[in-house]
Formats: sequence, structure tokens, C-alpha cells
Amino acid sequence: MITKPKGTLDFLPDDAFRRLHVEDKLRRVASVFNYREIRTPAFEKTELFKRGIGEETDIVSKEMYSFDDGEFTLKPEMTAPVIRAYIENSLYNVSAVQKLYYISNMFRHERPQAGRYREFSQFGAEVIGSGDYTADVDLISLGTTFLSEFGLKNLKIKINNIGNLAERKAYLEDLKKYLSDFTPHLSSESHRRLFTNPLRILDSKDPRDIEIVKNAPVILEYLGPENKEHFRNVLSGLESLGIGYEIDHTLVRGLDYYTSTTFEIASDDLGAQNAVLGGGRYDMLVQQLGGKPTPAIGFACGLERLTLVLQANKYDFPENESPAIYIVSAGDEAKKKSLILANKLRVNGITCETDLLGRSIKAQMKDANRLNAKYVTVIGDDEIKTGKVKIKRMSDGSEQETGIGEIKNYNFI
RNA sequence: GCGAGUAUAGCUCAGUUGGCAGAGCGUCAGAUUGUGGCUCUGAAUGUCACGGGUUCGAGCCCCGUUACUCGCCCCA
Repeated sequence: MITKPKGTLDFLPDDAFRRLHVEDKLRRVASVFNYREIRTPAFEKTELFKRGIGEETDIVSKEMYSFDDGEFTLKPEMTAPVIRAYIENSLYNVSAVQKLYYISNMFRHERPQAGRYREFSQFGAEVIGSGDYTADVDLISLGTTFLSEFGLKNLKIKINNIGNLAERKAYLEDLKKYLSDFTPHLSSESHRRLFTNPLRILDSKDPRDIEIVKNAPVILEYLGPENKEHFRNVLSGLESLGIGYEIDHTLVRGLDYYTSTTFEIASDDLGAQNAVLGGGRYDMLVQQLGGKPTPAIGFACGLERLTLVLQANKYDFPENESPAIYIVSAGDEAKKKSLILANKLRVNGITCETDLLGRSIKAQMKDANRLNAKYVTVIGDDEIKTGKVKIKRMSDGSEQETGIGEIKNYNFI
């Protein structure tokens, strides 16, 4: 048996129907917020991700699906491609601020785990061209609005500001200095991080690290007046919209391009991978990818994780659509007739089904019941002769007579 | 890359001290001629993940392999 590749998912009809429902809802909310959809290729030049995400990040250094001698890579995230498209198509000339969203699958060669797959889907949004605090609030509010559209509880919004490059550099020096006093007591993972990514020690799950980090210097105190005010404004903006949050100075994000505001929405209903949505400001990225200096902010939301949270919350997904009418046929003549009738109904936009196995009437009735068809009509020699059929309502078994040609005008309620 | 757990029907899972391969759900068929749901009867579907070993005898015990799941790392 040939099986699906590790870390991928089959969406069987019920799954696909639910995913479509989620996507519909996301699109509606995004559209109310006036974000417009953008789609980019499934793969990009590898160079884009190296320069955008950072050569030293795990994503780029060991998780990318690259091919053609490494020239191209299946996209592991969407921010870099969106910014590439923004620059390449001069979207800054279309309007000063671009509010974009995407729903797309991406690829990372990681060890699969609960809520983490090698092919996964994200809903994400980006506001490009504004460094104002209102852009942060607009974007975060989009994220919280669609999550609350799903009636989700047990969600925590954590927010932080990791400063600009200069601020962060000063902070990192002090952080390293502080941590070096505790080096022997840090976890072995954090020993490594001391050199690779000291910020990450802040959100370590090791109890020893957590204890040490408690008294570590706090990034917010290293912010300059401008960033400090920006952060204050973002917070009060969120408050004015009634969005609850929690300042978390250990919230650092793994991709190199983040600056200033970072935020994350996590759920207690998930396992280890508990972040449903995460993002932040990336004011240097456009420039870094060859555009003019342009501030921007964005987030990404993992749809598989969102689905897990919805299931944990017993979210009430809509019922699968069912046929308006099932045409039961008895006999060869009726079989042909039912095909013609079905086609006529379908071109008139009426969902209908017929038997494709030449089954007994009883079996066809069972099939209609299983498909939850609202109505059933039986066509046999008599009906063909008289041109009249009975339409049976499945919910109560009541029947009405009508002409075969009139079925398409029937009111299927 | 590192660690732990699991593997029996389409699905969810039983399977006792090693002794004929099972249940529920689902699927299909039937219960007086052309009418569903409820009920009843019956049927099909298995390389017990794979390979070796121990044993008169292995789904069960031992070794190896693979796959899946969960965790570390990282991230959505």
C-alpha cells in the first residue's frame, strides 16, 4: 500500500467541508476589515527565504523543502513571499497602506506532532506601509474578532515589544551578562541557546531556566521613547476596543525579521504547540528584501491548530448539504428517464441524486435516507405512462402529486 | 537530531495463565409483488504492521525493523 507522506493530511469530504466553512468565515471577517486576499506561488527562489527569514533560523537551516539544486523552495511561511510580491508589483504605488490576507498551505520538514504537520495551512494578514499604532490595533483586532466569531474561550492574548535593532542589541548584551552568572545552573538546551539565540532562553519550559529568568533584565526597559510610546498606544488602543491582553516580556518570536510589537494568542485546549496565532511588527523586512524602508505588521494563524481548538470547544459545524430530491427508479426505462430528469433539475440549480448501482427500490430509499434527501420521487412504468409522479417529503412521509415536467418548479422546503 | 508510547475488520476497540480470530458501529442483503428511519435475521471484509526467535502450539513471550502517535527542539 502506498501511504501519504509523513506529516501530511487527507481531508476526507467531511473534513474538507468543515475546512471550507472555516475559510468562508475567515474570508468574511477579513473582508469586513477591508483586507484583500493575495495569492503567491507554492514555491519561491530559496534566496527569498534565506534573506527574509534569516539564514540561522531553524526553518531555513534545516526545515526547507528545496529542489532544482537548491534554487527553489516550497514556501515555509508567507510573509516573505507577500513582501516580495508587494515590492515586485510596486503595491506601494497603488495605495500608501496595503492590508492583505492569505489562506495557504506551507511546508516545513519537521518532526510531526500534535498540531504540527509538514504540510500545513495558515490564515494570515499583513498591514504594509504604516508604522502607526493604529495599524497594530487594526491587525490584532482582526485576529481576535475572527477567533471570537468561532465562540472560542480559554484564549490568552500575550503581547510584548522586543525593540528595534539597537535597543535589542543593548538588551541582549545585558541579558547575556546576567545569564552568564548562572551558566552552570541553566539547562543544557539553554547553554546552547546562550550562543545561538539567547532571547529564546526567556521562554524556556525548563523549571531551572524559568527560575533564573524571573530576575532577568526586561526588554521593555530598554526601549527608546518612541517605541515606548508606540507600545503604550497599542495597549490603550486594545483596551479601548475591549480586547484583554497580558504583557509577557518573555514573548520573543523565532523569526529574525520581527521588531517592536510581538503578540501571540494561545489556547489551553492544545498540547505542546499551544499558539493558535502569532505575529508581530517587521519594520526592516521590506528594506531587507530590496524595497524602500517600509514599516509593516502581520500575523499567521495555523488552521490545523484552530481546528483542534474548535473540536475541543465542541464547535457546532454546519451540517453537510443534502440533496433536495432523490430520484428512485424502477426498471430500465425509468433508469434512463431518471438520468434525464436529474440533469434537468441540476441545470435548474436543484441538488439531486439518483441510484448508480441499479439497486432495489428499498435500497434506493435507504440511500436517500442516508443522504438525508429532503424529498424522494419514484419513477416506474406507471409514472412514465401517466407523466405524473408523487413527491414524498422524507421528514413526515407526506406525498404530493405533480407532473414530471413540473418537478423543477416544485418548492423544496 | 534526541526521548517515550502504540500497532488486531472500513472506524472505535476487546482478546484472560500462550490453546479454533472477536464485539459495537458502519457497509451489503433479506423480513408477501413499487417506498426510508425503528426492530429482527443473515453476509462480506483480517498477512493480528513486517522479519526472525522461544514453544507441541504465539495476536499474547523475546530480539530486530518499519509506520504512526506524543514530547524535546523549533514554530502557526
